[in-house]
Amino acid sequence: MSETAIRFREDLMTWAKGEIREYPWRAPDASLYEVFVAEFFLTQTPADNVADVYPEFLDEFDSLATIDESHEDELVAAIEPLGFHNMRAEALKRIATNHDELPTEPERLRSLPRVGPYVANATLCFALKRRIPIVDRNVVRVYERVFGDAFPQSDSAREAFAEEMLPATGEEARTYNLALLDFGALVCHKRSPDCPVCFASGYCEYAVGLAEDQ
DNA sequence: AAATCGGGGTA
DNA sequence: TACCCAGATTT
Repeated sequence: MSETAIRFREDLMTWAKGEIREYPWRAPDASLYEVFVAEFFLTQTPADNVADVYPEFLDEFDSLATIDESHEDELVAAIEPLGFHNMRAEALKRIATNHDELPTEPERLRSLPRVGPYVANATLCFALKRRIPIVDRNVVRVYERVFGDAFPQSDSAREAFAEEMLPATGEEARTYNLALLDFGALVCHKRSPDCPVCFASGYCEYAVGLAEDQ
């Protein structure tokens, strides 16, 4: 692992202490089900929108069993403001009819409808504090900027890279992954990242390149 | 690995 | 209206 990688990890962990965002589903004691529901909703949906419906949703649907007993229309109504409600309601219903409990193995979780690598890994890392990497568009953007060509192209190599970046323990990996998402959302924006304010601007390939262009 | 999908956001 | 986008799914 490169010096830059080690430094980025340390800097991000330091940044995490002050800047990490608080959401209900990020509570340390949030259950597997609660975290799963959140991650399931958070794809392609702003966190603040999810926050608006999340408490009420958990109130009405406190378990897979409850979803199983309810009608899909109620499910649709509860998540309507989020968009993708039909797709998501159908998938949740299908999950609830086939499972009493959520699987805790990444591959098994990933086999559920509309649950891909991101949702599965994020759920297990955040809920069970497993040392598992997460790779979404934010993560790809951040690593591409900071590490340039050293960040690989293929999904499998990216997952391996992200895994190497994780700190030693599951607890730390959870903090690191949360910080990585927030860093991508709050500092390393898709367009016009806040390089002047960023802890990595001294060694990030993108920021250094910008400085050289001046 | 690349193409496709469904649907929300944006120019 | 047309295009873009993120993640999942399909080929």
